[in-house]
Amino acid sequence: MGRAPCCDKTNVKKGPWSSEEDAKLKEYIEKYGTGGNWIALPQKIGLKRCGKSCRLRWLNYLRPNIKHGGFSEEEDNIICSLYISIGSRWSIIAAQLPGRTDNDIKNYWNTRLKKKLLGRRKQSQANRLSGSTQDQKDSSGIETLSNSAIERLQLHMQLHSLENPNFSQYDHNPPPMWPCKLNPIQEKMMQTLQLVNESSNPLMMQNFSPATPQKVEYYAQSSNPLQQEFSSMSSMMINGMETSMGINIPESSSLVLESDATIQQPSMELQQCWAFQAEIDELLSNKGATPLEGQMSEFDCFKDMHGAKNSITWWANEFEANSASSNSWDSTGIHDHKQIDMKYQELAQGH
DNA sequence: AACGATGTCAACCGCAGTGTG
DNA sequence: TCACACTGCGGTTGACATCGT
Repeated sequence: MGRAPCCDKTNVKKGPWSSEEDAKLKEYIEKYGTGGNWIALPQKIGLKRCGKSCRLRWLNYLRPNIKHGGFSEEEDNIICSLYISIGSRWSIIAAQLPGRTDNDIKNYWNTRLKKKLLGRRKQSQANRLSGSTQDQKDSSGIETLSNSAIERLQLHMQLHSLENPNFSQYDHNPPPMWPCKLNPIQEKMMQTLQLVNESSNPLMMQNFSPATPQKVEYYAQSSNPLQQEFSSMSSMMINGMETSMGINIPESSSLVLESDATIQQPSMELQQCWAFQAEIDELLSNKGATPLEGQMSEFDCFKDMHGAKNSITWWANEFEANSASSNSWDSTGIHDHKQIDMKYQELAQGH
């Protein structure tokens, strides 16, 4: 037996909203608010709509101060930085962009931003991969991972290979890239990860050294989304670097933090992952090495990003500024660091 | 001008989380 | 503690617009 439907589907109108419906909904909510009950709202107004549909219409279209289209470069930058850092948490990203809805940002990312970054790259990647065997491709396991994680990895790797087109020459001895800076979300994730380790399973804390691929596997099977995410990214980084970038990582290696590991003493592989992020920040801030000619145009949209400011401090400052002054309407958005912190604490606690 | 391909975006769907009795 | 109602979120769909041939 399934869950009861939220409304009588047979007696509910679907599809585009008429201006009359919009006017009714807007007028009522401006007068009386939602009354804390979206489900009952359409009956009160006399709309043949599902309560969820009313909510969506209000949040994404009718509420005051909504901006549509015309994303600025700064907004692009924020979206990209946050997407790379936290993935498709559109509501969190939207909370940092006053007047933007999660739906808008999601659409914008899926239809434009992502293509700008990944679109033409696919062809060149395909060309490169054509040199390797199908078995190698299949064994990467990439197709089993979430699209979001794949895209984020591709962004990492793409930007990395732009800066180091002959990366494979490093082979077993990649150049030292530590220390690098972490953005606040990454720092939070690493701190939280330690909390996860400490709180989720006592067995995991007993013998954390050496870190093993089994732990990555353990995380993959975990119900904790943060652990799953970390597992995905770990596997992706290892497989991705091996298969696409021509470097080999010993089987015994893992990206899992060891119990006594600190932010100051991560593994080489972990350092590389963080270094990727640092490189992205450098590229976004236009301080990195000049990409190859002909590839530049792919990133024209980002070359002047206001990440020109030191992106890390920018990121932190911007976060604070937006938190303090955000006029974004939302009863659901996350407005400040504390709430971000809480969000990650929730993740860490496996809620 | 016609038609298919592609892009855009509003809206829907289903699931997970939360509140409440 | 449990069941149910409701909310919020992210992924997906489909209608419409635009572009290319």
